[in-house]
Amino acid sequence: MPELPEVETIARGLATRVIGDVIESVWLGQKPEPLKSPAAEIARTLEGSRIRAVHRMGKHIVFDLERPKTSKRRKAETDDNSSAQWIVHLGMSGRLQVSETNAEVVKHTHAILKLKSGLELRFVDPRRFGRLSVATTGNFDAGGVEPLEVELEKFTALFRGRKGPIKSALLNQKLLRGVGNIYADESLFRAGIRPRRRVNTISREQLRRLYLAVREVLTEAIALGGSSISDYVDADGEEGFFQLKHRVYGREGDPCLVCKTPIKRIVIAGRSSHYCPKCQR
DNA sequence: ACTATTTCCTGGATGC
DNA sequence: TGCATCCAGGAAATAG
Repeated sequence: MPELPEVETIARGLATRVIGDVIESVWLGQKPEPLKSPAAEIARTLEGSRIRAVHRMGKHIVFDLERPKTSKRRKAETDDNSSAQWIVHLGMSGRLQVSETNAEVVKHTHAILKLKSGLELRFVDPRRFGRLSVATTGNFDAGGVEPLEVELEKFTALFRGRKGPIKSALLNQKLLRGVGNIYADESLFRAGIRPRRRVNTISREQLRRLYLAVREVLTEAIALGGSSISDYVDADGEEGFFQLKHRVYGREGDPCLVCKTPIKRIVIAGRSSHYCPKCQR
């Protein structure tokens, strides 16, 4: 469930702790590993690299790496070869923890990076929906556009020619990246649009409201450190507080905060979707 | 070219 | 108390 605001919070927290540090060695867990790249390639790319930056792209955490200079002679234009990226997708239950070496290695730890500072960066993921990969080219592209960067015109264009429910389109990472189930529901509530509404029946004005709602919800959620439901905590082990601001998500049967009508829950594309039948049309 | 459905996975909650 | 069943969800794969 980490979505854009939670991933942003985690990436910021990690940045303050590991930027400038050097990855000395990498341990990757046993057989069914949550890896997208081959284990050997991940280890080879990470080991010896310096962490230059940590940022978020959609729901991915991206570590920009500077690979060690080889002692061998290199061609003139090898600048590109010195950069690479480590990409972490937390899935549902993934966590990245900065730990002391002597800290207990908890169950479901799938990767441990030993850093030069003496700290360890550990990837823990009970449900194993998370994924680790490397981009040796250093130009990873998550696809889709950033909701907080895209302009209204481009946002509107994303939905052109689509017929499915607006909720499904919002969750489609190839269109908009970073919005997940919670923020899709919260955005649709603020925009006054039912999750099942077909994209091609939504007016230009309503799309503009949706655009503003998505940005508003994500911005507020980032400011509050994300939503802590189930066991989400950020890189410092701190909980977020946006769950206290949820107006529909997880509020099935509770009165709408605007009109007191009980919030409904339906299933769209296998996802529970919450909305107010009176405020949203 | 889209859209809908299924699959992966485990811990916590619920039911009998 | 104990055991079975259900549910949560992102994204990839599969099917239509």
